[in-house]
Amino acid sequence: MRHLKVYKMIEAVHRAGSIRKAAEDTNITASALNRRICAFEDEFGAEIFERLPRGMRLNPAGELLLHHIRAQRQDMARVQSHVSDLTGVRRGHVKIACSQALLPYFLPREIASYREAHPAVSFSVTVRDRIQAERDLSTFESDLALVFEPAHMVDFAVLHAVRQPVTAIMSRDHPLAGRPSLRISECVEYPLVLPQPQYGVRTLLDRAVHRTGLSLGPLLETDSFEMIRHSAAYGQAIGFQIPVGLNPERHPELACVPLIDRDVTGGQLFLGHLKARSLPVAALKFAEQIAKAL
Amino acid sequence: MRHLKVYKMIEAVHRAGSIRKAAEDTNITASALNRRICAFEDEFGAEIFERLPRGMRLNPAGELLLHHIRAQRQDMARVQSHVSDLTGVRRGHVKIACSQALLPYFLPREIASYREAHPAVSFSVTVRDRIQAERDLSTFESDLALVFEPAHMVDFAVLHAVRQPVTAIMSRDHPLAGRPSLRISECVEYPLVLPQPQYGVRTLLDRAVHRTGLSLGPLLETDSFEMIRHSAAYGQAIGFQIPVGLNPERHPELACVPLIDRDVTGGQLFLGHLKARSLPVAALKFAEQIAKAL
DNA sequence: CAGAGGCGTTGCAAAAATTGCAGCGGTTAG
DNA sequence: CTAACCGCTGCAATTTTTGCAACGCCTCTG
Repeated sequence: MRHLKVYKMIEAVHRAGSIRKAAEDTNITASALNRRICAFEDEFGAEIFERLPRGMRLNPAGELLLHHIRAQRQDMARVQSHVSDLTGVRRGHVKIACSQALLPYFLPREIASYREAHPAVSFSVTVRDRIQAERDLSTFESDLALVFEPAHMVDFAVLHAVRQPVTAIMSRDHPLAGRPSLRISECVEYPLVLPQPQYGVRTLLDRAVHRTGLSLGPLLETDSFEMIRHSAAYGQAIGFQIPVGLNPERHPELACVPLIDRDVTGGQLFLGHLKARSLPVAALKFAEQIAKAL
Repeated sequence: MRHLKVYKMIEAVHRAGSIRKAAEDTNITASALNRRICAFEDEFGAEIFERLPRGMRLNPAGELLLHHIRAQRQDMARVQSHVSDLTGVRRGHVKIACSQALLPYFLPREIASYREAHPAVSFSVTVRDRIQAERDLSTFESDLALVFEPAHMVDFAVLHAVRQPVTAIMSRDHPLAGRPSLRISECVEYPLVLPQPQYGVRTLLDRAVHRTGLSLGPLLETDSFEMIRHSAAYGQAIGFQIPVGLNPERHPELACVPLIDRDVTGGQLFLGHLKARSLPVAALKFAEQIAKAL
C-alpha cells in the first residue's frame, strides 16, 4: 500500500524516537523523512510530534492519530482477508495472545487442524499474561486473546467463555493420586509448586486460602507451567493447572485431580477480541472453531 | 489528505460510472486516473471494478473496499475533530438525518443553542423517513439519526430513547377540543388527515384500528406534516402528530389531545448512530445535548 | 452492415513531486 | 569548550505522476 507510506514513517519515527534513527531504519534520508512528517502535519492541521532537543515524541494528538493508523491498517487487512475469502482461498494471518496453559496441547492441535483446511492462513502465537494480553488487543498487536480469568475486561469483547476448574497435578504414586476430587486443605499438607501471582490459577488459590484461613506452606513459585508440571510429575510436590493445559493420555505418569468447587471457585477461560472492531475472516473462523472445541 | 487521493478517485469512478466521466469531474486525464486505479488494484491484490463495455462498476470486493474507505474517512474526521477539541476550539460538522416532526421547533432550537456555545460547528439536516435514515447512517452520509419508531434497527446504536404518545391535533373549536385525552374510536367519527404509510405515527394508528376492528373512514393522506397541521387547524379534520413536533404556545389556534395509551401504544423517538463507529466530538456533544433536552 | 461514439488501456514526453546531499543553528553531555 | 546529536532547509538529481495522442474493443443506430 504505497499511499499509506506516511503512516509507516510516522510509526517508524515513533519507534525510533528520532527522525535520524528512523531514517536509517527506513533506508531513507533524514531530510526526506522530516519533510514528509512536516507535510503531513500541515495537512492534518496539527503537529503530532513534540520536538525535543534529543528527538521526537508523539504528543496527545499524535497518540490519537497512531491509534487511528493501527485501526485503519487492521480494517484494511480485514477487507483484504474478506476479499480473498470471496475468491475462494482463505488467506490471512491470525495473531493470538494466550496464556501458557494453551501452548502445550490445545493451540497446536487447533492450529494444525485449521491449517489442514486452510493452508494459506498463517498464525502467530504470543504468550502473554492476562494483563498484557488485553493490552495487546488494544494496540492491535493481536487479533484474538485466549486468557484465563482476564483482569479488567474493558474493551474486551467476549466470543466464548468456558469454566475451568482448578486441577491439582501430582505424581502417580503420590498419596493423594487416585482420589476423585480434593479439598484445598488436603493439598496444603504437601509441598506445593505454584504459578506466580500474576496468573489466574494463583489468584483463585490465594483467594481460597485467604477465605479458609489456611496458608500455602512451603512452596516453589515459578512462571513456567512446564516447570510446574515437571516438579509435580517427578517430585513429591503438588502443582496446579487448568484442564485445557493437561493431557492425561500423553502423560500417564501424572495424576490430575480437580479441586472441589466449594473450596476453589473454578475460573473461566475467555476467548475474545477488541471491542468495536471486526475481525478478519480467517481470525473469525478460527475463533469459531476454537469456541466449538472448548 | 494527499495520501488518500486514490480513495477519492475510486469514489469518483464509482459515482460517475466510468473513468472518462470521473476524469472530467476530477479535473484529471482519463489515462492518469486509469493508471492509478490499476496500480491500486495491483497493490490491493484484487480487481475492485468490473470492466463493462459501457464503463466500470464496483464488484463485491470493491463494495467492501468502498465501505472501508468511508469508515476510514469518518474515523479520520473523528480524530481531527478530537484533536482540534484538544487545541481548544471545538470545530466540526454534524450531519443529522431526522423525521419531519423534528424540523419545525425541536431541531432549530437545539442547533441554535449549541451553535451559541460552539460557533465553529456547522450542521446539515436531512429529512428522511425511518428507513432512509438508517441507510444514511450506514453509508456515512449522516452521523446521527433522530427517528420515530425505527424500522429494523440493525447496525443502529441507540443513544437515547423517549416515549412519544400519539397526539390528535384539531382546531380549537372542534367538538373534541378541550378533552384531556381521546379514544381512537372517538376520532374515527370525524374526517381524518393522516401521514402516509411509511411514517411511524401511521404505523401505530394502523395497528390500533386493525386491533379494534375499526376503519380509518374518509381521510386525506399526505407526506407533509405541515399540511396535516394546517388541515387540522383550519378545517374540521383531525390530524395526528407526536408531541416533539408540536408547540402549543406558538399555535394557539391548535388543540392537542393525546390518545389514550390503551388504544394506540405510544411509539418511541430514537436518537442513534451507526453501530461500531465512534462519533466525532462535535456530533457526540450535540447528541448529549439533545438527549438531555428530550 | 458500416460507421459513429462510447469505453479502457498504453507509449512517450513533459511536468511535478520526492529524495539525497551538504550544511545550518540549536541543545546537551562530558 | 568541544563533540555529538538533534531538527530543519536550499538546491540539484531522481523518481513518480500526468497529459496527449492513438489503439483496440464493444454497442448502439441508421
